[in-house]
Amino acid sequence: MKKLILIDGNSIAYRAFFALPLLNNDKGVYTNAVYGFTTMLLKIIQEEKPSHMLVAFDAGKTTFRHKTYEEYKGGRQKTPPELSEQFPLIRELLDAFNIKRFELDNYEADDIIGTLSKEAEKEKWEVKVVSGDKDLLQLVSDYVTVVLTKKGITNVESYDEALIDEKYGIKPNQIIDMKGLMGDSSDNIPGVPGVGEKTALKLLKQFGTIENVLDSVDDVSGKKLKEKLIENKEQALMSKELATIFTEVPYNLTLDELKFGEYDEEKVVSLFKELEFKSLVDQFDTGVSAAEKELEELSFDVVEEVKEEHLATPAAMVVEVLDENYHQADIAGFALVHEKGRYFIPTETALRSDLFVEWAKDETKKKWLLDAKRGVVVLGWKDVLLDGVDFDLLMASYLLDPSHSSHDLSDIATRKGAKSIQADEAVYGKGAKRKVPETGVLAEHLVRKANVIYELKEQMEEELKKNEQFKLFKDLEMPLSVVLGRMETEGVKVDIDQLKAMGEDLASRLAELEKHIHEHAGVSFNINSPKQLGEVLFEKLGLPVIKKTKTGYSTSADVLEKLAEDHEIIRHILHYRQLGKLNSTYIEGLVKVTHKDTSKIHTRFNQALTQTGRLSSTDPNLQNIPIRLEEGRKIRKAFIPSEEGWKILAADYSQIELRVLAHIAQDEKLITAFKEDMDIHTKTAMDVFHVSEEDVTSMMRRSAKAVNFGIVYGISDYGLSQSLGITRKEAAKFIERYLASYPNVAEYMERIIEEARENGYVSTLLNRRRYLPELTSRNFNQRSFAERTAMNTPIQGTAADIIKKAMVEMALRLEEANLKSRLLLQVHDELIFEVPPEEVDKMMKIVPEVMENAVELAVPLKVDISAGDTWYDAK
DNA sequence: CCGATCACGTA
DNA sequence: AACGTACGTGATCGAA
Repeated sequence: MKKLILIDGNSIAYRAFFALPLLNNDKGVYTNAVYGFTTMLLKIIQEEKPSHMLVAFDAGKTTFRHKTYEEYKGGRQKTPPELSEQFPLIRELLDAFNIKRFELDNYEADDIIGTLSKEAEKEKWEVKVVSGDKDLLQLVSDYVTVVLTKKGITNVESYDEALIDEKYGIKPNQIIDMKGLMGDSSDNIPGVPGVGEKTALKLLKQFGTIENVLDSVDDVSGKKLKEKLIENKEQALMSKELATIFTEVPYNLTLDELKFGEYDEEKVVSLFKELEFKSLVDQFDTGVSAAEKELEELSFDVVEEVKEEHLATPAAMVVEVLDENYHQADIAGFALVHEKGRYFIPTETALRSDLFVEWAKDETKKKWLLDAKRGVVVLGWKDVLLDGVDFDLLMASYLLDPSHSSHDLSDIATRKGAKSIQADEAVYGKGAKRKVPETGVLAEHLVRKANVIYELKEQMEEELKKNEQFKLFKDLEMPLSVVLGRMETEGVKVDIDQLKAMGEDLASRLAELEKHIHEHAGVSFNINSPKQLGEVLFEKLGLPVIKKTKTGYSTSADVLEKLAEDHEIIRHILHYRQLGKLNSTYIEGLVKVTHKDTSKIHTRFNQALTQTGRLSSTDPNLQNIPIRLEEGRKIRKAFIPSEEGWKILAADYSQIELRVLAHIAQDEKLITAFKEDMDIHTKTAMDVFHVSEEDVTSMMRRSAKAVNFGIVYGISDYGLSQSLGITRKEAAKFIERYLASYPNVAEYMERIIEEARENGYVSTLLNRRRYLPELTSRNFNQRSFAERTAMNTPIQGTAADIIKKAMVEMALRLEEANLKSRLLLQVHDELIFEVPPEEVDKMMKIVPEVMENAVELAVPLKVDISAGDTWYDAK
């Protein structure tokens, strides 16, 4: 027997929205209604196992009922935008499930449902109507059941004729009479004033219909009621009409078209992932589809000896390394997929084959990878200089949307609708349990990965082109990954003995400080534990609590500084913290990762992580080596050239972010200031405080500097007040004066937010993108954050674009000029090289030239450069 | 053996 | 009501 489920889409979405807290995914898109809708849908499918389904939605604002009664549904709250924005997602969800959805101008979802339920009834189908609206009870019949939500979303009650009789003592077709009499405030149906459910039901039991009531109004008991009925006769009849579901909606569907059955599980899972419905993803991923995935066959060969035929190009290539840190790591195996076939090549087979090695090194043989830098570095350690990398799926995915937290191949595959594959974690295990699986499993997994890369290349490039990001991808990020790979492999030489000596010095000073602190406190405790420290300071010593964290007292440096006058112990704690940080993070940390034989450190630059386009550095992080305080700065003395007599050369952009701001905002005053190479903070102070250069005090300059920082970060009065230690009001006044002095900057800030709201994203000079869905959030904090991000990202991102371009250009120049100098590190706005003595003069010219001319802006770019025997001395 | 939290280093 | 942008690492703590 056929079973049709008709769902009132709007009603269920509303119910779900109000029943659940406002969830959102990591992009800030609200998803609670979608989630509730989904659980409801899944429950229905599971329990009812329908053969046919349809979800009806209300179409426009006005319906035929408004002709009868203009005020119909008047006074209703506007749909909250947090809900409106979820309707497209619900539609997407239904499409993924291959469930028909329907809406029609001039009619409500009720009418569509009514019409189709009558239609199905004629065919003797079993019909279930799902809604939160009691009006629909009028459709109940021998064939039609109405399922109403009770509480929450999945708590429901099924109404058949018997239950309606039990609850109301009337027949389904009398529901409209009931509504006519009592009205419905949510639809703004007036009914008869003074008549509620009780009276309405009493009347209907006696008379059957409104018409009969009115005809026999004399028989109605109660004088008042009688008067009301007579007085509101027309209104009662009209109310009944409004409550009556119209069952002859013109529709162009056949019942057969509502068939429900097969749908694309991968599409569903992919959508769930996007929405971050983790529990549902698990339910689906490990359930049916995973089993089916296993069955989907993919043929491939295991190569025993590499031959020409295995090396056709272009080829998708997998160089598998299980360690997250790929330096000097073992290769688990290779996979190649190209026109001629799919191959797994065991590591030894590949590396001992001259044919393979030559092919890898051949620039003209095009290779497509996921994470090209990883491949380049890993093979580099085996003295195989991988070349001809023509496509990097990781970079493509990152550029298209940097916000995705994972650019794991299985995630990309799911997002982009490619053949799904198992996640690495599922194949290899995680954490301590991670290991190379048996060869058969490994081979198949690698081939599948290569296959997905092969499958996605064209599509990803198309998407990049559509976004006008192809040049950024191909001419900047791809070449940069090779440059970075070389930097990582080269590594930075460290004077390990010096590090250790500094460590010993620190250790003894720390022991001394610890003793003092314990004496002052009167107890021995772990100073490194904020919890214990808090107890000592705020309970035992009774110092005033300045700030709390969600777990207890805050003992952060800015809090402690405020307490410095109150107790001698504070000074010691701050000093202990400072030295402790240096010792554990920078001495012990660096010693741990310095290679025994070479005394070199090989960081990894993550090129596909930050939301702004900057690089990051891990294992170790060489982008946060101390410099501000002399004590910490000395760490840099341990960073030395890798060859005798060479120098370390450091070149940094001066005020690159403010220059970028001047360019983007096209602010004449700022542009002129930079053209004249003025001290920008002094200049800002002059403009904000309306004084001449001589009259700028150091206090004024300090304030101006903080405002300039604030502007770049996306200013807020609160943030500025914190950094300057002034009130919010004063900070707000500062900002106001700044923006008045630089009207184009003010205009930029407004424009960029406006633009971002319209486009959904902001862009940098070289078309890097960042999506900001939270800009429309109703949550003040989320929205404010998105607004600051919209202001900051084009600035920080453009600065990142510029230095990346300089790096690629610099690598080219070094090669062309046959120089031995090597680029070692990048720290956001500076480049660190090691340089043989005879090249120092040349490099002092070339580096600034390349960096300053990386792009052409409305302002000049300025680079400061210096050389020394260590990183410390290159200042 | 992990994940969360705090604190703190850089641009 | 709670907040300046972008990161990574180490220590602690409480749970698996």
